[in-house]
Amino acid sequence: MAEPHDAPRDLTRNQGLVLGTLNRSSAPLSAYDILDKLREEGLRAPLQVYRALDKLVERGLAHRLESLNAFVACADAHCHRKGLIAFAICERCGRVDEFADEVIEERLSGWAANTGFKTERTTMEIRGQCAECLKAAA
Amino acid sequence: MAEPHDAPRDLTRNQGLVLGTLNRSSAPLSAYDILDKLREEGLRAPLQVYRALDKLVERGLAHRLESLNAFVACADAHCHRKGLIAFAICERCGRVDEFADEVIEERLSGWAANTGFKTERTTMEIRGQCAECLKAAA
DNA sequence: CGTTGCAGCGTTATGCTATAACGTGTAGAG
DNA sequence: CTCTACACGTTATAGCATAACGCTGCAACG
Repeated sequence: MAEPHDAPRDLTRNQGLVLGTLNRSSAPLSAYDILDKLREEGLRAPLQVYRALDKLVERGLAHRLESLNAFVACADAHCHRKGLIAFAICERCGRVDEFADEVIEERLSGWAANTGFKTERTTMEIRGQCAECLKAAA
Repeated sequence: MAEPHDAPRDLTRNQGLVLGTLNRSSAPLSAYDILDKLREEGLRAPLQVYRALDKLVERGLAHRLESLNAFVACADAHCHRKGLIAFAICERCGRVDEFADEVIEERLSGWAANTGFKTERTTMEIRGQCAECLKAAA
């Protein structure tokens, strides 16, 4: 059975294990969740996971969800997503939708230009309930 | 010396102390930072601070910055700010600017309407460097 | 070849952030 | 008065993240 999408070939063993775990999960995972799933593979310490996550996030293969202190694999198979990414997080099923919006990006960079702020990183996270969970709850 | 802005009169002692501490700070504070500043006032346990913060955030008198695990007082003196708030956080001096943008709000609610997502809470945080720090570094 | 530099690895220890679970005190509603 | 709701105080614990150490393997270079 194939992964949701192929991983780059130049990942280290730990990075590959961590990314694989994220890809197999339908919900965000904390570093400790990941560690627990990888004990069989020989991982023992949080740092092993955090180091791998740092690299994956740096390369855009995974994202950190600040409001959850958790991580997801990037939804874009080839990870060419540029610019601002917004996340919609369902608090019921844990599902995360990733989307980009150029208008929002323009507004933010406009604000930054006006105030002389130099943006380095932006996080945008919407919490709520996804359509499916709303239907199921009805 | 007056507070940056008057606090509502119906806060409990702990809530007032915590809000006062946030108001006096020019940068976000973690719950433990606040606790340390309030030991003289008799506070001893994190929970005392967290409980006060919960209420303050609930009432919009303070905000939680997810990407810092820290808190700031609301910048709006009378806290009537509605809707989405974006935060621009300077990583150099710690200063936080609060702003609202209706266009962004419309785009997000548009996305939510299209996908059937029911938004409950949105966090938007921009990290970078403020104009003053950029000037100082030049 | 040797060695130098870098990146990742593994381990232990520690620090920071947040909440569970318990009981107490007090003010307002009925 | 008594019931309810809410805040409080305390102890203990859970959950998230990094510091600091030393080692290994590999590629670049003289």
